[in-house]
Amino acid sequence: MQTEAAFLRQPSTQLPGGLVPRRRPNADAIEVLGMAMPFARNSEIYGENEPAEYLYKVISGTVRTYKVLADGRRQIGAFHMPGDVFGFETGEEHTFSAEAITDCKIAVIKRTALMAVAERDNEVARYMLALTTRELQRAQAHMLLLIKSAQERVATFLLEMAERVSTRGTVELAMSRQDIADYLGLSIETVSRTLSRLGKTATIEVSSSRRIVLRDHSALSRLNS
Amino acid sequence: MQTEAAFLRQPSTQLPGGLVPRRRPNADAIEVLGMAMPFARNSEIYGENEPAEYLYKVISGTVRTYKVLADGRRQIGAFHMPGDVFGFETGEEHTFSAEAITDCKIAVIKRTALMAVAERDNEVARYMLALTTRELQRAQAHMLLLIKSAQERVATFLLEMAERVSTRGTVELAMSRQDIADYLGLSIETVSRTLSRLGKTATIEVSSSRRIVLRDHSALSRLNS
DNA sequence: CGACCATTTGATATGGATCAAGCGATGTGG
DNA sequence: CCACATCGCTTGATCCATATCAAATGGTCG
Repeated sequence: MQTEAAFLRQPSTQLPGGLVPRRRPNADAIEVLGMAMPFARNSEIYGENEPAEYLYKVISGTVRTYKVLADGRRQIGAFHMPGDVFGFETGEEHTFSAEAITDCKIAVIKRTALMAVAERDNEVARYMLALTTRELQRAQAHMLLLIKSAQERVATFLLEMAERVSTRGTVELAMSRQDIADYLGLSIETVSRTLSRLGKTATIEVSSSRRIVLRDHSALSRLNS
Repeated sequence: MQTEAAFLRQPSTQLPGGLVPRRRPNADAIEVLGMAMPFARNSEIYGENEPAEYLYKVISGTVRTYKVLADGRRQIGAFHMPGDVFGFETGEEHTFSAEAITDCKIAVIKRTALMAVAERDNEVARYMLALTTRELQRAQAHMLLLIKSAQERVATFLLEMAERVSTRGTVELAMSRQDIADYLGLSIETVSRTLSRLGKTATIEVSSSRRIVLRDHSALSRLNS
């Protein structure tokens, strides 16, 4: 049971409200349960409506979780990057599907095993709560995104990515324009045009389609609603 | 400490994944901590950025949680009705504001007190997790809502309300058209026109502006994306 | 009754979708 | 190693759903 707990070691970012569990003395020495499984680019990690047997932690690569509506529209709910835990967005069954955007290494743990630990180990239970709370906040922020204008959505997206993957203001995008469009609830053309326009106003520089330099961070922040 | 736990008695709906705590033998006999406080129509329950000191459970009435963007647009994140627990959508500070739509009675509990209980009582911790998970699912469903067409959004809204407050297909709406518009990310005029159109096609009947009869449930379901 | 507020309905404007074509990078087979 | 096919992206032209502006209607409460 200590092994499962180790899956949760080293949260990728600081959590609010003192919800980060105190590190137990020997936690760092414990092995992660479940190997880091490799997933190839574009392969499915899990599908909507599959039983939510496992939880996942990104070791390397980028993952998209998404849902396809009846008429084929796809909404991407989140991009997950190294350190992020995902797959616990639900009760019994996954309500979203997950795919590897790039080649990935993903640590996998049995949900039931973890819940069993949580039943005994309060620290684990509280950590699960913290993760879920953070995911809830992310979803709520995403909700707000979807009522903004195209420019605002793109600006918000760029700032979000900058926080997560930027090196001195340069953002390397793992995902295609189509992925971005489906994340932002826009068409691919609108995403492209908006990036071009931001380029023309020197707010950003589109070095290549996947490499974007944020030139005027504060202008983006102002656009961020 | 048993008193705080009682705040969580009787979840309003069934939870997935066996996450509902087993009822402890004497739980039903325990008093709810924190009086059922009255809130007048349109009064604030808490404000965005206030410290999230309390959790809330609706005893009677309807509550909206919302966020106002810089330019004044308002997005309503959720409507809360009797039995719903809200206010735990966040870490340290509320990210949304909450207001009473109608006169309300709301049970209030200190968050820190509850977290303290959760630290000892695993059942409570797991129940908190279940509540948060459900809220996450609600937020994700709301995300999907916001990429749909106006007709689909209104249909989804009506079906959602029907599940929560309908008496034999008749829905009594506690909220104004403006509230509905801000919940659905539409203008008030579009909401009104869409309801009128659904009325003309005999899918619903708008008895009065706040009373709507669902005539063709399956047509609505088909519109529900 | 009259004032006020919520709602509906109508006319027009517009942001982003859609349809369509061109372009550049990457990879493949001859 | 080059010609060509493919794929992802950009750019242009047009269309349409919904927003916005405006006015009429209806319902509620003093």
